[in-house]
Amino acid sequence: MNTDQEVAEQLALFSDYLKRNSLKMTRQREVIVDSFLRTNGHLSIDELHQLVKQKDSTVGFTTVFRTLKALTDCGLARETDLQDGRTRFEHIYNRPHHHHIVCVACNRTIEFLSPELEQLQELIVAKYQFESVRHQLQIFGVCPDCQNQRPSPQDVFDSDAVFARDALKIAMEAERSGLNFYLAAAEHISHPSGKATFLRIAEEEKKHLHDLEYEWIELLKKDKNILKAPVFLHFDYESLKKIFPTRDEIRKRLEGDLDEEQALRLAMEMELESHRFFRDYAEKFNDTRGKAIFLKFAAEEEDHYRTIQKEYDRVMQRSVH
Amino acid sequence: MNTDQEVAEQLALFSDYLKRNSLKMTRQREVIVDSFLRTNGHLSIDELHQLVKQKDSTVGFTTVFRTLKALTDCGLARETDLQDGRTRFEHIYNRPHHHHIVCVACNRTIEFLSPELEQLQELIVAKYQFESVRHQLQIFGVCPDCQNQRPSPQDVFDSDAVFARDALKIAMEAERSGLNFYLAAAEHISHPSGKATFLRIAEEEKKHLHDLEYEWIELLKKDKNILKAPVFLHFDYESLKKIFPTRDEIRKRLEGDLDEEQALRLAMEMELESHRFFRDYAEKFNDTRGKAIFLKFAAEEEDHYRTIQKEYDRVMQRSVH
DNA sequence: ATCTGTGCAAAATGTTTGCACCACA
DNA sequence: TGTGGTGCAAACATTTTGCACAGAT
Repeated sequence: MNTDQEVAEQLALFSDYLKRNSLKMTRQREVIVDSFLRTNGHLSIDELHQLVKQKDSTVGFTTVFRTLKALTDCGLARETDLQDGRTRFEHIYNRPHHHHIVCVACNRTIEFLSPELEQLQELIVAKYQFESVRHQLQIFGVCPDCQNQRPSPQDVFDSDAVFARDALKIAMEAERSGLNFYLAAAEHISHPSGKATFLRIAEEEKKHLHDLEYEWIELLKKDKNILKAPVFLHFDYESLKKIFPTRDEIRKRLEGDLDEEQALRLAMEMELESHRFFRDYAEKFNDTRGKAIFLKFAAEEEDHYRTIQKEYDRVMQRSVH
Repeated sequence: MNTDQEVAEQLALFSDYLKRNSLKMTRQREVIVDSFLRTNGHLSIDELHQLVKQKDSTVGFTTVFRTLKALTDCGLARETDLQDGRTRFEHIYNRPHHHHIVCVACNRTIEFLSPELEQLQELIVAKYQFESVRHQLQIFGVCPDCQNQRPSPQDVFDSDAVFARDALKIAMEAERSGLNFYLAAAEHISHPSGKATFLRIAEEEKKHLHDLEYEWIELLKKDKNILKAPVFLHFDYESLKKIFPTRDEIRKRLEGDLDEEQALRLAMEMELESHRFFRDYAEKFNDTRGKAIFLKFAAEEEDHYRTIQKEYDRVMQRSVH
């Protein structure tokens, strides 16, 4: 659900759009846009009209139709095809691109995003030298509830909030992997100054993890049900293992009791790779809370990189003298 | 394009369907079905009606509509949504499942299949425990010709024939990799009996390759334009490298001048993996010429396996005595 | 002879437009 | 005060159905 603030923001954008095209803000448009922005899901013209009529019974179908076209035109809505014979509209402002899984029995709809799938799809289009404009994937099936003949209430979730939830989860997992690395590395290094450096960075990682956990709590406070929402962002957690060495790998790589210099170099490499990964990952998303989380995380990793680099330079200086 | 034989086959299926449901074959249905089966592409009701009227001007729109429903019902056609405001129908009998890339400028449509993408999609559905019924991916973009402002004639290809073309290409490539292996392996083995065995299998691979090349020529004879059709089946040629060792790998693995026993074991392993790969690969496809090609290829690999196994057993017997 | 098929016309559905009056800037 | 907005009704586009007559088995 959009917060009041988000509604206001989008309403302002709509006003701008009207002004730019010398159109007018009217009582009807206001109530229509407000109703649209405050309702999640995939509304048809008629459904939105019904909603609007509850607030102002004089508003006509045509006006709702024309307002939805305007909203689509100014980038606040998107037409979507769920194969039920009518055009449906969904929010797109600061909401992640996604696809749909639709239950053919109860019409429950699940939204999801899979960067892997997007990438594969982009590769295919590139092979044909098409300039991709848009694409949509719809999967029709029977949901678990309908398979078991026990229909359950169909919650509708805000995909941006769910995206943020999934992004936080991923960032926390990455943070934990990093923390794990520094603690293990500190243990395996006998050189006292090196050990201290790694423990200090581990402390920082811990702080970042706490920050993320705070955000997590805040997210849950805003919407207690968000944990019930199905996964939105399909992330390959295995890819974290490629960036952050596992405990076993750390043990192996530090077996020879690396000196401080080597350990720092390893850490730098890791932070840089992690920074790049999450920055590139974020690149692909619309402006969403999820994207912001990844970018912030990437920035922190870059920060770590600099910290370690400074330490590395210091160590190198020392060894020269 | 369907051949006369394929049209007859599908017409027979339609007749069966009619009988099963105590419906009648009529002059109109015959001409409608015939027109549909002999036209490629994505026809709307109206387009097919126009086509039919050329042969029999008395046939009405409603009959075309109802006949298309019947064709869909008996599995010879599929409704498809290309977002142009009308339902379009395409052939599905013995045609591979596929998705569409549509040019928003000239409406040119490219059909493609990517097993990787299908697999990814299946994984996602499985996570939500949905029972998948069907899915469709549409990519809208601007085709290369429209990007360059020079619209060119839009050939419509038979996706089954193009699938067969791509399948043959893949099978030939795999065959070449196998041949390559046996020749290289024979070179690296000094034991005369082992060398002979490998050369003999290489000869067999060559023969299979010739068979495939013959099929290739036949395919081209049937439709000389087929090479102009865009890629339909997106195959990851890299995966062949995982099955068949590259020249470098062969060199490395045979560096120590393997004895006959070890080389035979390596070959058996390879043939078995290749057999499994292509059998599983074929599993995923509808009954199409492409599927048949992969299955035949897989069967040949299994044959090789047995041949080599026999040789292996012989060698082992010999060494026991 | 019977029962389904056909074509027409009409209905249904969902979207879009023309137009006379209304009201925002 | 005038330009754009609104609601109604009507037009449109496409799909679907009712029905009386035609035709297949």
